Amino acid sequence: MDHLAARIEQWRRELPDVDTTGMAILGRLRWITLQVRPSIEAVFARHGIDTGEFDVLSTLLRSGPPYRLRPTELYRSLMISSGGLTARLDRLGKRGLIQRTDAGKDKRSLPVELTEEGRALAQAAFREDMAVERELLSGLSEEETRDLAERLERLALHISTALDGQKADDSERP
Amino acid sequence: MDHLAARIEQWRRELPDVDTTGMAILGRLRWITLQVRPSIEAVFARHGIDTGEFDVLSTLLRSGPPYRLRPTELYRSLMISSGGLTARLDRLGKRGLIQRTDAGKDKRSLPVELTEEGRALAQAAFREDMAVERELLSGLSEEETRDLAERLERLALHISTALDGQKADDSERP
DNA sequence: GAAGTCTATCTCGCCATCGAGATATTTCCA
DNA sequence: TGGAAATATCTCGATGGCGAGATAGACTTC
Repeated sequence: MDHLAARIEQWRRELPDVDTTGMAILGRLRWITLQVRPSIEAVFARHGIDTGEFDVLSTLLRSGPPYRLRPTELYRSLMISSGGLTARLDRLGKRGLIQRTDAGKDKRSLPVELTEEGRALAQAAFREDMAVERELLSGLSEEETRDLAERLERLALHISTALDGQKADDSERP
Repeated sequence: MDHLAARIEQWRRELPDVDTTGMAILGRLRWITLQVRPSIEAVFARHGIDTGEFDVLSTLLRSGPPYRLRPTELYRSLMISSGGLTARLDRLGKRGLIQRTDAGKDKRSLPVELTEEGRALAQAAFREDMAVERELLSGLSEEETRDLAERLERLALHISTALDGQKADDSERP
């Protein structure tokens, strides 16, 4: 019995009529995410950055050459506020991991680009992160892993659809 | 193809030799958790509290009568710092949702107890939260739901074990 | 039974993020 | 063309959480 099963049982005793399917699925996702976080943060800390900063670097890295994106693309992709992104960029700039390049015709925008040092750090940190996560998942068989990933993908798609529906509802509500 | 599948594909292009199983599983858990958060926060906001404050109330509520716990039990269960808990308790106390009761022989400890108003609010918010989460999961069949919950429980147990192993390793390193 | 150690909780300074507003630039039309 | 509206980004005040240190009380051992 895992942590959430115990919690669900407590709720069954306190409020027996409530359907706790949400905890059984989404609650477990939250809980596992929280549990795993410190191990992953430790990887980035060894490289002198935090998870949020790594997210910026890794988004730039996986965008491929020339490893350059506009701030708007970054904060939307990272699901943070524009103000939050500005602060992250300042920190990463001071450390020499990114640079701002005035590269476009649209002068409202000042794209962000990985420096060579930033690219190397992001690559190394990503490899270590993936190794740590792989290790946390050891114990699952190849088949279990594939199967779980597939089910989670379906769940992600369901959720996306459900949330799109909600947004549509909201915007119809004047 | 979900959001993470696209991301994994980007990584395959940029660093083809890295095993991205971690993203396929844990990355998806993180992503779904993030996506779903605003809908749930909205529930609590309607009751004038935030998610962190609800976590305190709900932990007290599901502990059952007399809905009383010591601060240490709370911050451990909530996985936050003791300082962070003190702040939450101050806020909840000012709103009259909890009260501190000097109830034990151990005078270092000042237990926290739900007020009647706090209990009612926590119950209502929990019911709404579960309804919202259930709605987000609509579209999954009964069988899919049961099956996914079961697989996630196994994953949670795996992760617990793996993390316990890590902690043991750390403490052996002098 | 008193010194030393452990435990429970709070205080306080620090930091990351949010989000509303400010600024600069571009686009859309009349 | 001359604004009006939209867009991209930054600034700045407020907030929540962290975590080291402080404090008070409880336990242990000789």
